[in-house]
Amino acid sequence: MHNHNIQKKKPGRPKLTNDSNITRDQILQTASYLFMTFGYEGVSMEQVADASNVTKASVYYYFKNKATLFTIAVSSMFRRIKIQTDKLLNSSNGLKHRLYEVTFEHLIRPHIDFETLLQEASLSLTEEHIQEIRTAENEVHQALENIFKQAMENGEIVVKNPLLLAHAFSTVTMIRNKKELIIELGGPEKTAQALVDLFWVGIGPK
Amino acid sequence: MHNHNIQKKKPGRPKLTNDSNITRDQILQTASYLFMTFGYEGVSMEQVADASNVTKASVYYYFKNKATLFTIAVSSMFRRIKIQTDKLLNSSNGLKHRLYEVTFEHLIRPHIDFETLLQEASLSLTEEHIQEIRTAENEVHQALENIFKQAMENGEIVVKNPLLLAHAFSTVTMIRNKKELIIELGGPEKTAQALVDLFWVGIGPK
Amino acid sequence: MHNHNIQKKKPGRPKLTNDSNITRDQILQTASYLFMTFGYEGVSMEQVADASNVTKASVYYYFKNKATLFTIAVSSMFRRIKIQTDKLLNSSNGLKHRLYEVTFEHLIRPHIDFETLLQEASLSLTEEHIQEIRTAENEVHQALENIFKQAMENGEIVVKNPLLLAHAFSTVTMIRNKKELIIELGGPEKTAQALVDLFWVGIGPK
Amino acid sequence: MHNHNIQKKKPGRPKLTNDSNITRDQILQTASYLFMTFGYEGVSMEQVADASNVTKASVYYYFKNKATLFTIAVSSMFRRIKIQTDKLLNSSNGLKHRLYEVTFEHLIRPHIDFETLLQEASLSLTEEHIQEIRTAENEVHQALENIFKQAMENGEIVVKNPLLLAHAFSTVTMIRNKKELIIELGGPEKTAQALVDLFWVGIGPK
DNA sequence: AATGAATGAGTGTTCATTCAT
DNA sequence: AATGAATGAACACTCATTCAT
Repeated sequence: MHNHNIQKKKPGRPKLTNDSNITRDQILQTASYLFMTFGYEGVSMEQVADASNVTKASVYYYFKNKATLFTIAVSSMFRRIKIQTDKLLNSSNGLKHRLYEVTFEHLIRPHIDFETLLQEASLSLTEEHIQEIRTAENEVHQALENIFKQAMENGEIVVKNPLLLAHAFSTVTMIRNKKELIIELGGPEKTAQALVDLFWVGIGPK
Repeated sequence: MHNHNIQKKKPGRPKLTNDSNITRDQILQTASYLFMTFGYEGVSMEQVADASNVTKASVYYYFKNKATLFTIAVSSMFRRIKIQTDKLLNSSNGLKHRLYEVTFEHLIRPHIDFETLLQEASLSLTEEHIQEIRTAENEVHQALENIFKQAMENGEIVVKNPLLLAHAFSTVTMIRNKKELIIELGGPEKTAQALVDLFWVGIGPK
Repeated sequence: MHNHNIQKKKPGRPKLTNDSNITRDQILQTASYLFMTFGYEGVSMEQVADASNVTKASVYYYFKNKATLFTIAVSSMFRRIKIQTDKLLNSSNGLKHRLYEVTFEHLIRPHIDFETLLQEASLSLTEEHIQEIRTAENEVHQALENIFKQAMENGEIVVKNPLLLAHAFSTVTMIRNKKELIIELGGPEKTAQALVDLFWVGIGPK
Repeated sequence: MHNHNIQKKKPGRPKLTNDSNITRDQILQTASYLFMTFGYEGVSMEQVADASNVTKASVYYYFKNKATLFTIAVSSMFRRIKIQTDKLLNSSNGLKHRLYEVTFEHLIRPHIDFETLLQEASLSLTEEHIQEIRTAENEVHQALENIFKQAMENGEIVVKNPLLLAHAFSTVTMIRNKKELIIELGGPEKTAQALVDLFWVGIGPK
């Protein structure tokens, strides 16, 4: 630790960057939850700060502006979802059961339609912001698509267009917002079951 | 609702009041379009006024506040949709074709997820506002449910839960927001076709 | 005043535009004083509002933003100065006395170097704003130039470059800021006198 | 000022403290340039830090606050100017040529009216800060005054009030801000020439 | 019926400043 | 000596709402 040390010790307080920047992560977690719950305009920077137990100025210390915070928050959320979805791909269960699990997870987690959210936010986002989010979002869809492709190869399902299927499936799980419907159908488990069944057999006469 | 009194034409010169509904209707039409495009917080009363070619104060002359304007605008929009959907019920085409038509119409009309919109707006709405909107929305779902019930009785489709089906169906058509997907699939006609097919045969092995 | 009246009476509250919009004028007067005293960044919109006895939002009702308020305020100030300067042109006094009067007026009115002010503000102004201000400013210089030209034709003065003279003269009167110097010289009257003398005879040996 | 102790080299290894004045001097140099270019409020501590290649906190390590930084920066700038002006006093050229040189130097160096700058900053400065700056500024004026006095004694010029002359002269060189005028007059050399001429012969009839 | 004027409360953002390291 | 983290106070600007006309 003396001056003889060859590794140049950087002056000043060391950064927290690498292992864990707790405050920054806390803000991101809070922000993504709030944005997914109340929309872009529906969430103020002060709300994010309060819910993160920091001051508004601290949020700005870590994120240049609201659009940037939004972009990073939802992108990292997508990355978490992608990882979770990838795990399913390697699970040993049959596809139908795995679909049930994805559906169930979606139903119990409260958030809003992402396309709608993005459309609202896009008034304030730059083209780069949108591209960054789209990239993260696509990774999730590709993960889903992979599950479907794998199932096709296994002969588990018959499908013409796996990409459309991935989108349709992730859209349908949006039904989660309709709390009353879920209650009427007997809770999220039964609703998830019924949705997957619907997807599985279709509605046409056999 | 007020324009339906076809009978009982009042004697004498009609009041100007009737004409002025033109302004009111103009505002409503404009408002519902804007709200469905940019969300609740994304639309200001000034935008509504400007797009309606009136002043902000005029909007307040007809509607007590933003929440009320929103409630009336989306409710009357739902009523228009319900009427359109009801027409389908009486159409002589097969169900599959009628579903295609509904899907296609949704795909080309630009608007955002209604549940998401309502969730965002609900921060500013009273319980009564929400109830009024839900009532109007349910009428649309019931109209869809009726179509499915009729098809079940005709033996056209096999379905366990027509209510879930109605929701799932109206949710899936939300895919409309994903412009790029639609382009990739070859335009709205083909996308609509593929979606209905997916719904019709399901994905499970036969 | 009945509907039969051919002149279409405009609906709503009549505008105050033409004869006198008191509030707007009050804000402009206040703003130009504050800007000339404390600079662009040194004056907040709230200060302008408070000093004008209106709310901040009212200032924004009349002026789109701070840059616009600044532009209009200083431009209209220049227009007032130009009018005053033009009056001098037609005065019957000799040039030297008229210069004394201009100088004296400048010395007692407190404000800062306009070029400096503009340079500071220019970070926030658009090119159009700057052009508008320059135009108004030039009118003042031209009015001064005219005085000098007239004097040249009368043989009152000998000058090579009336434009430079106009600028130099209006710049020198900036000495007004140096309160202590003015006091040391025996007040604004004597200072004005000394300044004009300096300009008149120059410093070179005769 | 601190680098002038050429004599008395201390024995042993010199303290790092001496070297570090490089950082401090760098900040001062940067700060005075920025303040003279963008005004007091127009420059943020972060800008100063960035332009000096240090962090904001480092600026605070050397200077208690913005007002202090400003005071020291402009005072040391005045001291540099005074030294430069003193050199002129001992130059062998005639006064007219020396005035031309001063004027030319001013015209090409970009900065704003100091009185205006000080007036803007004075809202944030203590009385002591202002006094300190005034003292440094006065030294410059006295240096100019000395040049004029010397010229009077030599019979080069005829002047009633050398102090006013010093102020008037340093004020007139402010014309530098008017870039367009300078261009119109054929560049800084010709403008400087014309200005000195104007001062030299005055405008009155001979 | 319709409008110009006016405002209070809030929003995104910046900035000078402090402090532990 | 130098820095990353954090903050309170202010600022420009917006917006839903009210009111006299």
